[in-house]
Amino acid sequence: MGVRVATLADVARRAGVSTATASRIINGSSKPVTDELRARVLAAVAELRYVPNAHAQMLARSNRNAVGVLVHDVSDPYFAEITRGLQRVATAHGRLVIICNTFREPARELEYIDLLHAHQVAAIVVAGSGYLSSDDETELHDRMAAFETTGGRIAVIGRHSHTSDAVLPANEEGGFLAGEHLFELGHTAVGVIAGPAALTTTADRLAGLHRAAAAHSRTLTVVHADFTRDGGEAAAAALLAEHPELTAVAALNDSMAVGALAAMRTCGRNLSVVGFDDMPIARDVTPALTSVRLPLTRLGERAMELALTPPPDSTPRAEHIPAELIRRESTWPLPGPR
Amino acid sequence: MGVRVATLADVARRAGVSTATASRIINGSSKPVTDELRARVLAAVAELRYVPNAHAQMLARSNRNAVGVLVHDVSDPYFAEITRGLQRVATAHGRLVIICNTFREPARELEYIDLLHAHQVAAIVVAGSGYLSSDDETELHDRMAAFETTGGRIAVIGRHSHTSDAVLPANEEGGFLAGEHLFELGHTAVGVIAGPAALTTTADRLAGLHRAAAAHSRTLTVVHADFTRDGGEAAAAALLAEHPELTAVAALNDSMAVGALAAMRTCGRNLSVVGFDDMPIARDVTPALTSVRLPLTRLGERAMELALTPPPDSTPRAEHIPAELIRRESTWPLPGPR
DNA sequence: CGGTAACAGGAAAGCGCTTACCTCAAGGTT
DNA sequence: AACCTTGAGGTAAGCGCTTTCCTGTTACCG
Repeated sequence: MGVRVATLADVARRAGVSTATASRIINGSSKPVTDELRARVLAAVAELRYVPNAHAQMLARSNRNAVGVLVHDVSDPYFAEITRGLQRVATAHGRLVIICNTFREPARELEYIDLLHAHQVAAIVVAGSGYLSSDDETELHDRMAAFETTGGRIAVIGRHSHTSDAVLPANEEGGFLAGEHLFELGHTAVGVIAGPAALTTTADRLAGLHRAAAAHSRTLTVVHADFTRDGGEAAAAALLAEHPELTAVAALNDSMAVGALAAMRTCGRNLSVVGFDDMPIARDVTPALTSVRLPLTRLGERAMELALTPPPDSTPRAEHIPAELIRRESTWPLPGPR
Repeated sequence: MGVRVATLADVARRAGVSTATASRIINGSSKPVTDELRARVLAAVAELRYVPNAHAQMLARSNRNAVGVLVHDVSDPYFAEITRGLQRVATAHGRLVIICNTFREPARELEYIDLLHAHQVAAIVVAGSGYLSSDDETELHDRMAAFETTGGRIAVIGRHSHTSDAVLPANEEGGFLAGEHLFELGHTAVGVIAGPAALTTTADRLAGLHRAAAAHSRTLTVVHADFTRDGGEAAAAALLAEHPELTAVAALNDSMAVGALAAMRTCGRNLSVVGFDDMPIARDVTPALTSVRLPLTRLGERAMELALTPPPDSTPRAEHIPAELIRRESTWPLPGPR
């Protein structure tokens, strides 16, 4: 374990130059240097397999090169899409991306903000909806404010903020679109498989659905699940069992919609289903899922762009990303399926 | 931009103590300190919103706390699963995970190895199959060796290595399983939708398939795609058009299998399909996909465990993860579908 | 031919933190 | 009473790198 790592000083010694010269050559500084020395230094670097210590560089230069990303769970396809967008533009800007999984635990979120802060990242992108509990939110805002005080930039996806730039998917409008679609098809008894009640995404999408229902003088039968496929299946099974009158259900994300499809197959019922997010899987299930599309990759890209671009003035920017209904085969007019 | 960040010295000054004391209190060192001072320092920390500079800490302590992960693409469900496993155990060990997307470009892989090396990560996990071009591989081994020389640990997933610990999914056996399954069902004309020819995963799975074919004195019609759903669909369409005699196809991953299903639907044909990896989507498509399961999350977990555990001796460990055939509805005996 | 501008390279001062070592007092020992 | 612990805190030496300022050469000028 007591391995000596080659340092700049080693390289310099070996090449018979000062560390200053070695550093300049290695970093391709503008200072002119003879080819002779350059060659010697480069040779020493190769021989010693020298790799500069990034921490020491950060410290000496005190510039920030990485960006941090907070997501609920990268392996969740929803966040995977967003992350893809984030990565794309971060890499294009030559930034290293540090991804932190919060697993929907506010405490972990706070912890990671500090950790990224400590690592002097240039910016933090917070993806995933906020929490309705204002305790957690204010604590979070506090931490984010502290980070911004040090010159760090923050962009949030899907939660409002009056201090940081935000990219806001049209969750409410999307919910409305989904509801409107079902009611226009003539459905009157509509069930909803919602996400965790504490998340703003759930609240927003639900609000849109309720607005559509109100416009048609209907009410909704809402049941809460956890945004996972299996959770959706269980919730759908319960919903179908207790409410035989339902003819359509809206799931607040595609994973749960897929679960609902499975539940329907199991109990031999056939309701219209509308999903949310239009994830890749939507077109590959049977029936192909009608879904409210949110351009997730774009969401990620825009957020990272905002995070990496200093704001024109000090007022935070907010960018709305519209939702769009993608009609497929899982929804049909009321009188008789198919 | 010229923001002054609070430093330890600021905290110390404000609390009227030396930086040594402040440091000890903040890090909960074992040195005893009066409650009086402790309170003053903690108060100063809170007031100044002090967050220690992680780079300076790394430098001073010269201990490594992060681990790096190289994957082709986190948003690919295959790697998302693996990454989930990696994250789980890394987090359990209190390690920060830095994820790097190589997008299947060997050059980027090299670059990232150096970058992680520079960041003094404790370990690097390389996920994703290797390349058959030995140029890239030797260069890569070089870089990895350099990293290991400095005391860093490396674990690779899915590629052989005689220098580092490796976790090896049973790709060849899996291919054999898939082939055996189809031939036992009586299929004689079997097509294969393979991945990029340059990847060892492709080569290994294909080898297993060929072994099964040979055992039954059959040959395979192989076409190469890119492991994506759309690539699989296109490849399948071409394959079906050119080879009307085929009655079954093996896709070297589930994404392409799903694409193949779509292609079949489009051109109204109905062959048996076997996929690979048993990703979550497999059970939700119609017909539910028969697939060779590789416990991806486990793969990730074991790799991270190896990476975080110093090897008992200096000989690299290799761990095999068995494959298992999951029979569903997409494969049936030859005489007549369904 | 003295003077100076341009060049090549080195010395050393940090960057923010940790920690080995030292100091000073107060209490305990014979 | 002289001596030694022990406790509580400070001093300062780095960790590996960048960069400002300096120094010693050489080349060019009038």
